[in-house]
Amino acid sequence: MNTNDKRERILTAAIDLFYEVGLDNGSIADIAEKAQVAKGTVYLYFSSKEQLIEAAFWQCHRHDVEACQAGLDRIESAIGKLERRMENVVRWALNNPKEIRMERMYFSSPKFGQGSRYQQQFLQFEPVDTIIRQGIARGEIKDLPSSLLGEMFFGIGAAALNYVVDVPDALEDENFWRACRESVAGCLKPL
Amino acid sequence: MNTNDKRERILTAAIDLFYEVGLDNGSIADIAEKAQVAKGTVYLYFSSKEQLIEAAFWQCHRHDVEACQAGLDRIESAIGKLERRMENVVRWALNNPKEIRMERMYFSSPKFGQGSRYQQQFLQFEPVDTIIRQGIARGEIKDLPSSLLGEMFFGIGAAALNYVVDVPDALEDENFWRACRESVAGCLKPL
DNA sequence: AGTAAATGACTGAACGGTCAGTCATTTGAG
DNA sequence: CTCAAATGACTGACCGTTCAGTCATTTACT
Repeated sequence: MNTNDKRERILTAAIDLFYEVGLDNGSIADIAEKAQVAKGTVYLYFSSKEQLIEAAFWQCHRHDVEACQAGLDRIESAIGKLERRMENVVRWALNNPKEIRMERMYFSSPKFGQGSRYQQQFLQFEPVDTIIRQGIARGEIKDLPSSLLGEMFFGIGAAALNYVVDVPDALEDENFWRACRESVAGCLKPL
Repeated sequence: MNTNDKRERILTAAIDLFYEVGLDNGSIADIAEKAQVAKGTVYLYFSSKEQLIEAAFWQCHRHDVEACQAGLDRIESAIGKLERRMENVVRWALNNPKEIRMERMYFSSPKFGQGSRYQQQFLQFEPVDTIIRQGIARGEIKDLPSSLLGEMFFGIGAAALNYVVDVPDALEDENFWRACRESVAGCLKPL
């Protein structure tokens, strides 16, 4: 059992617990117990509860964004890339509800800066922004601020995700995927 | 100062405080102070902190949905109604950031049942569902589950809202509104 | 190889502080 | 005066954080 193993276990336990009771109700004692570690050990790896929450968020966000990138570079068109990215996020989220909830809770809480979403260092924005800008340059995507189109794209993704949580069978339903693709295209393609 | 006045002030103070510190970090003592009321008084109107949080959420949600309905009945087409509803929510949200945050925090927290979003008694779903079903019946909207299309519609709304928080000037920008309308149409209209 | 010394990861009891909820008392309207 | 509404001091539970002590492992010396 090396050092990284414990850090990992604490993070996992935290994400588990936060999923069940929310960001602020999970106590360090409970997290330590879940991680099979002493309370004090938590403070060897994280300087405060606040920092542990942050670390848990960033771990989830990193995993999420990583999973979303799968296979994108093998696709040529911008719209195609975005359609694929959407499929990635939906499939990943359904298998990782705890991490998604962690992201959403942190996102909507005042812990996260009031400032500009798009300009904040979220990992998700940059890659999508690049794809959209390329699409605009090639005339594949309408010429509007890429931050606006990016938000629309993420909005549709979140919506699709909300839907499959209720209707998991949608993953096998070609109509669902068609609706996703048509929505992305409908928002982004020039008229 | 009648009874309802105090209840109202407590709710408002709670929403204020939760905006600043999150759902679980606002203490009853702070809420009471903000409302210029004694701590004990809070418990005359709400049986527990949990119940106060719930009441605050529902108040915000009711206000939100009410504001979104403005002017809808004077519009004929389903798409037109939805475009107008989107404009309503964006304008309202920008003027009521505290209530929007309250909704989002409650929404993403485990306090809210894990169950089906769409089937839960959110007030927002039913009216939009009705509009979408009518649109489908008239051939104005593509024939897919209205719950899926409803999610897409709400997703675009949330996205537009996220954007205007960063770029409030967008409210005066015809391009922004055009993008909103085109996105709604792009998601919902039959090909 | 054998062993004593040094290390530092880990533990969990203890502390100071906070907070939800209670209830005996006060206030004030009729 | 009467009594319902309002108050705020109080309580007991809980929680984040600290830190003195433990012990398995590594180092270094003979």
